Amino acid sequence: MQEVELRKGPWLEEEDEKLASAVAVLGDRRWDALAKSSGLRRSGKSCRLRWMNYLRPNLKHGNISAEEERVIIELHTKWGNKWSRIARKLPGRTDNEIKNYYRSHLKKKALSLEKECNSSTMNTSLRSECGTGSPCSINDDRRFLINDDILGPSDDYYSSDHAFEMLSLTRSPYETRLTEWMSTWPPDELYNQEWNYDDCSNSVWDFSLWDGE
DNA sequence: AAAAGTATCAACCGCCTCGTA
DNA sequence: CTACGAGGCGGTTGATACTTT
Repeated sequence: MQEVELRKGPWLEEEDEKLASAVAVLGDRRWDALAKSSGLRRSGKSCRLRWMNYLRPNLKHGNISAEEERVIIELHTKWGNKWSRIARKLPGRTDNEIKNYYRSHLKKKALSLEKECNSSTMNTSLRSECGTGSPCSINDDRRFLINDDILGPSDDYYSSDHAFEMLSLTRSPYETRLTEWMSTWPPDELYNQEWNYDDCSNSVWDFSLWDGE
């Protein structure tokens, strides 16, 4: 049997359509079988990635909001580079998107915060809020992440307004709604609830929040 | 206006885990 | 129990867009 050479690189619109049709019929499992039977000259892995990161329903394309950014920061502080785990807490966002966003936006922000934290001109009270009063020690990906003294106890979303201010973030109307909505949750529920797009109708996530702007 | 530098993000790679035969 | 394949995950790459010089 001659192997069909698999395509790589950016997906064409036509391929997206084929993939979406195949998933509609076969479901989003058994990617290798789906890739073959759909006629796509793509690997199952490639199909899965395209579907998960771009085509599947309820994905929220576009800018990460300040509130989402805040959640990313907090969860990264708590869990490190567990992007898929973090993504499950952000409706409509993918692990890849969060990973990219963190690397391109937040890491930089963190480094500048560290620099500020370690600078000799930094006022004493701010430094004391950073931690023990001594310069930040940042050794790995988790380093930047601002310890719990800034962000508040890691299990408590609602005590993080201070960190939000320190990072110079602002809230959009959506973010305000989301914050208000999240504030109605008991803290445990926030961390225990995971977004599952298969189960949107039963999910605690309220997708109507996204549509208000 | 053009070249160089930087940022962004889609997609790939390779490893790991888990289910199944 | 073991081997194997599929899926999931995090790290990395490379093309393109954007910004700076």
